[in-house]
Amino acid sequence: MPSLTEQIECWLKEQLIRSRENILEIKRSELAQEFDCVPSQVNYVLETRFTVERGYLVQSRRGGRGFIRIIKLQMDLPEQLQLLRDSIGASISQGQAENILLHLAEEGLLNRREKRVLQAAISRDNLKVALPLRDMIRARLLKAMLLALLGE
Amino acid sequence: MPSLTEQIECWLKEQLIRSRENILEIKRSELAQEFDCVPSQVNYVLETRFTVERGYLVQSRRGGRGFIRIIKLQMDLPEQLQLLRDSIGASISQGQAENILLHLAEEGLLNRREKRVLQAAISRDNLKVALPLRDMIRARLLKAMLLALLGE
DNA sequence: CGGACTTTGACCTTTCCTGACCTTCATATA
DNA sequence: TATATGAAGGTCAGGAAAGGTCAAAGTCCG
Repeated sequence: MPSLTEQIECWLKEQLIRSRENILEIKRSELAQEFDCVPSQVNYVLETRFTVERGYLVQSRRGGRGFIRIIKLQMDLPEQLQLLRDSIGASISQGQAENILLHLAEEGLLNRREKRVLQAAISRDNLKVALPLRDMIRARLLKAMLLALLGE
Repeated sequence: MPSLTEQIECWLKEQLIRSRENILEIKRSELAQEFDCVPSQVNYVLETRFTVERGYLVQSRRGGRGFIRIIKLQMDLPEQLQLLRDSIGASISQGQAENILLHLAEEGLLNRREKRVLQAAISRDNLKVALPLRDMIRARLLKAMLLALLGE
């Protein structure tokens, strides 16, 4: 018997596929009711199964007419992305990061404008945070930005 | 179904576009009647959706012949950049930053890819730093990225 | 047994919408 | 002219309806 988390994960992916779209909008409380669990269980599923790393974007709004939106990123370059994720890891230096950008630019996956933006975001002068932390923030940002870019 | 706020927001923007001008004048009470809501709802929409960050100016007059005037700001790049630098300051919330991105995207200064990248870089989920610092890092990154993008 | 993963629930924050009450202004009128 | 009046718009607090957070408790598996 699959765990609750897996059931919800499956159901959401099913909906995503069935709707033939890459966007799914749900109500947290309704979904929770459907699976007879607490609403925060939905957050757990989203946090562990629908991460940027796995190719999903999650947006939400609170309050009246609130919602949760799950967006499946189209990854036409899965192996490249996998490679990127691996080479970035949990922490990365500015030099390493710049090498990656260079490489991607050479491959034509990044235009000049885009490269400049990424470059700005990973620069130590702009991050201005002390060192163990800085490389970790840079890694997270770089991964998220590249996924946003390359995942359709 | 969109929220009342969204409906009113849409209607106003529609009018702005349709009139082919950058100025729209309305009567608060009439608009409220049209949408069957209290007049202060209109203020709510104006305060949250037609801010300077999003590129709008709102003027009004009370009393007899009172009115509300919505002006869509049209500025050239250097002006925009100056305004951006000022409004970002040394620290900025995710919401404010998103308003700016929305504004720039609407102006056509940011395409969808670019907007997604910037969005990723300012997201609290990706920054993952505690709060006073997070807003400061976001401000620095946003300024640097916009400069890289628009400053040429 | 111990660590990793799940599940739960109490409490928090954000967003939207309303209504009571306040301020301002053009104009009619004394 | 001075003032009264009614017709605007403005403010603010409160309530309801979402979703978010976090830590404790439970489960599973090596």
